[in-house]
Formats: sequence, structure tokens, C-alpha cells
Amino acid sequence: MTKDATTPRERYRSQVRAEIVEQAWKQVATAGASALSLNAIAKQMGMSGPALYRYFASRDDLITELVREAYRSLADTLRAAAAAGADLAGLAHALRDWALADPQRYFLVYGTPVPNYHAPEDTTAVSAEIMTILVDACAALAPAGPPTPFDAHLADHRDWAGDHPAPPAALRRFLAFWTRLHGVLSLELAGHFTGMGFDPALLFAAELDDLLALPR
Amino acid sequence: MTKDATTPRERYRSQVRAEIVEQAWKQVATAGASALSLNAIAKQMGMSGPALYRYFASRDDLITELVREAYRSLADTLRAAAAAGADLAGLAHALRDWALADPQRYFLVYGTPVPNYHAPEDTTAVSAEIMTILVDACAALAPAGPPTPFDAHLADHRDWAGDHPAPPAALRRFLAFWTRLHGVLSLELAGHFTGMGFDPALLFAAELDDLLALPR
DNA sequence: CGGGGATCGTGATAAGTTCTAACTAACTCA
DNA sequence: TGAGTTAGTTAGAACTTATCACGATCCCCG
Repeated sequence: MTKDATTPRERYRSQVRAEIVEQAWKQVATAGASALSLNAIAKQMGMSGPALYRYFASRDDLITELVREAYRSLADTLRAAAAAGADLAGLAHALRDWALADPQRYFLVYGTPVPNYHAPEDTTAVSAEIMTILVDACAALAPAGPPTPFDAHLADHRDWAGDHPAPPAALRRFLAFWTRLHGVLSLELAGHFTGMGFDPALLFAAELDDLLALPR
Repeated sequence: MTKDATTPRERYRSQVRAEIVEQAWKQVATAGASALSLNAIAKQMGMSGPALYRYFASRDDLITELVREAYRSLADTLRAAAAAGADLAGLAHALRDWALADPQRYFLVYGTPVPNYHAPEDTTAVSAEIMTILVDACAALAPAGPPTPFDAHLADHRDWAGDHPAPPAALRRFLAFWTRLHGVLSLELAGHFTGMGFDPALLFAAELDDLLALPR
């Protein structure tokens, strides 16, 4: 996959690695990332505990791989949606579907940081790609109304947007898009809406409508 | 505190309990709730491990107490702000200050659910009080514009608001208030804005401005 | 004011966890 | 075929939560 392993040794190695990651995803999906146990994975694969350390240097290394995969998965999903002609609303629903498909995967990326663990360096590249896709969609919308004071601040602090030609209003719209949808999604996935009776999907749609109508 | 302990036995007991909770907060503040260790707390108090089980039946019981305290603390903070005449903007800044004062405490309440743990029953009452305070402030604002489809949905699913006399538009404004500010706060506290260059406080303020100007 | 009983803290123990070290067995390659 | 690399094993250290049995202490009541 990463490097066409001609030798059967490396082929076997990457296959076992993939199965470890697969089992890890099963555990994460049911119990969350903090409850990930190398011993349990090994037991379920018919191997004994320390054997996994041939494939991952530590538990954190395994979690890092999961985080990387999650970022890549989200980037792929959004890129595919954008390539299929999805506008900002379509990207929003792609994001929501991706989050609902595996809440723990969403938490792994955007939730409370896992203790004793900090993200690897190369996730920032994928994270930047996700932002670029969304900023593109934001810039494609009709420009918003008069510039706000926050727009002025963004015009001076837009290094994170790289050399993206989007105007500050588009960056501001992207930030609103990101934070508002994350607000609804994370509270919904964390179960804070359960028992309140209303439909979270409608709240998500209402927030999205407000975002698309943003030029006030 | 909870029950005026006249007997010295109960007084000592509640005192030790309070010190355990205090040490627990220190640990949570530095390493997060998942990294809370009963042994480490005991060691730091000069006691040996199992002694803590006289005061808390399990680790989850201790976390439950922390969650309860966090909820109560936030409710107290917001109630005090409201009693001091704070409007919705004032409540928003009180919320932000409370969150920034101890990010892990915020995550304990509104973050990714702690694995192998679900919230106790009586937190719902405090949670309801928090919502009531915010809904009050939302209802005090000038009524929003034409009713949205989501307003109609809320009119039919407002059991969570109890017998609060707020109109659906106020409930809708509360939900936007809650989810949008949580979106900015949780991403900021989780460190997703670090390295992007802009000032999260200004984003928070911009979102708040948009909320207050909501009648479009 | 002393005895009886509830309570507190301890060490030992069980069943987990991550992770290291040493060893064996198997496979690959020259 | 022999040498070298690598996979997987068991053993063990240093942790964790949690239970149990025992001794010591303190408090209440007669």
C-alpha cells in the first residue's frame, strides 16, 4: 500500500499491521480511544501481548496511526464530495454523515485531546487540506456584506490559509461553518441532546441554513 | 457541608472526602479526567491505596463527584452573573471565563464522554438550571423575525424546556447560543486553533455579536 | 469512666494494563 | 546449506483498580 512490498516478508508485515489497526478501530468504536488495550487486540488476534510491539512501538504510536487514518478518511470524504460538485451544504452533510458513521472517530480528531498524547506532525498537512476544501467552498459563495471588525483581524492573521486567494470574509465564513457545525455535532454525539426531544438533524439543518444565508 | 456533621466522625469524614476531591481536581487539571489515579491521590495524601475506598466506592464514583461539582460550579457562576444583571453577552463571557479558568473541567462536562462512565441522575437537574438561566436571557431579548421551520419543530418538542414560558424563537436562540459558543470554546480549548494565528477571543466575540443580532 | 462496636487504615492479593528483556523458532537470502 | 534477520513466545517489572482480612483507633452509650 504505502510501498509496494515485493518481498513476502514486508507483505506479511503490512498485512498484520493492517489487521491490528482494524481490530483497534473495532475497540475504539465501542469503548473510545482511551479504552484501547494492546493486550486485548493481541488476544483477539490469537497472538500474545508483546508481539504487537514488533509492529507499533507503543500504544501512542497505534493511536497516532488511528488519528492519521481518521484525518485521511475525512479529507478523502470531503474531497470526493467536492469533486462530485457538492457545494457548502453538500460538504456539511458529508461531514455530518462521516461523523455519525463513527462518533468515536470524530472524537479522535475533533474531541477532547487524548491524555498523554499529542498529535503527530504530519496530520497538520491533512488538516490543512480539509480546511482548503472548505475554504474553497466558502469562497465560491456570494461575498458577504460589509466587512466586520473580525474580518480586519483575519486579514492580518491569515497565515493559516497559506496563499489561498480567499478574501477575509470567506475565511470568516469558514470559521463560522467549522465551529457552528462542530458545536452541534459534538454535543449531539456526546449525547447532550438525548432526552431533550427535538431532532438534532433539524438543528444541524437550521444552523446550516443560517450559515448559507449569512450575508445579512 | 451537605449535612451539618455534629459528630466529629462525620466531620472528619467529610473533610477527608473534600481533600480527596481537591487532589483529584489538581490531577484532572494537569492530565485530564482519564488520567486520574486513585493511587497517586492516596500517595500524595500520605495514605495508602485502598484507604480511599472508604470514601469513594470506585474511581467512577470520584469522577461522578467531580462532574457534579463542575455542573454546580457552572450553574453558580451563571446564576451569579444573571443575578448581577448580566444579559446574554455577559453570560457568554462568564461561560468563557469559566471554561478558560479550567479547561479540563469544561471537558468534564461538555467534552468527549469519559469511557466506561455515564453521568449520574441528579446532574440533569443542575443542567436544567443552567439551561433555564440561559433561556431566560434569550427570552429577554427582542423577539426574532418570522418563525422558521425549526421553530415549528421546537414548538412541538419543548418538553426539555419544562413549563418555561419562552416562545420557540427563544428556545431556538438558546440552542444556537449553546452550540455556537461551545463550538468555538471546545475547539479552542482542544488546541485546534493553535498555530492558526488569529485570536480565538475575537472569533468568540464575533460569533456572540452575530447571535445578539440574530433577528435578521 | 470504662467496655463495646463502628470505623479507619494497613498489607496482601487478584486481575488488569503497558512495556522490556531474553530466548526460540522460523523464514530469507546469498 | 549456512548465516542473519525477524517474528513470537514466556518471564518479569512497574503500574493501575478493586477486594478482603486484620489490627488499631476512636466514639458513643450505658
